[in-house]
Amino acid sequence: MRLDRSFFYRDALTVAPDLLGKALVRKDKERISSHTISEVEVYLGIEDQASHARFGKTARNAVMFDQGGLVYVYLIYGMHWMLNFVTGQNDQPQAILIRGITGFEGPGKITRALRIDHSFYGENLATSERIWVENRNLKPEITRVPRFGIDYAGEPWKSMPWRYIMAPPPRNS
DNA sequence: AGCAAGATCGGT
DNA sequence: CCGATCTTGCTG
Repeated sequence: MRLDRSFFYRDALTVAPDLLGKALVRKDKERISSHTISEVEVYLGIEDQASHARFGKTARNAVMFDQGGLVYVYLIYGMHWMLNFVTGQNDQPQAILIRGITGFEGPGKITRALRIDHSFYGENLATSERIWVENRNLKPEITRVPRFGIDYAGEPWKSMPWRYIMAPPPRNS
């Protein structure tokens, strides 16, 4: 069943591992697709020098300062839409980048495959008719590693283990 | 007003 | 390794 908004009210570092194994559901003209979330990355607060919130509240990142449960999308390199979920409380800018779902490894590939663009900015995951997250009762093994492609942030931010990866499925032997 | 850089991807 | 492609936030 669909996750309600309170799931996203919690701190991003709590929500991120909890998102792994859940299903990202997209409904597009009566066609529904569902993919397991396999990799996410946390952007936490105004101090995080890797986060868009580091410049304070701007037109682009405003939704990050809202309560959890909303979608934050933005365009990178002029061509790829990045899908994020806002978490935490009001005026506590946090976002979780969806980096991988089963079948599509990479944030740009996800939005291209699911046809997600700027029109999803601010979409409410608890009430939307076209995107939401469902519980799948999986308890995946989780690995934490540093975030990818944010060397510009410097220490300690570029070393924080805020990238959460679902461990590869157990092998039969 | 102008500019450099970017939470990326795909092809050489 | 490099180019695509354009928004953003900073500088002047």
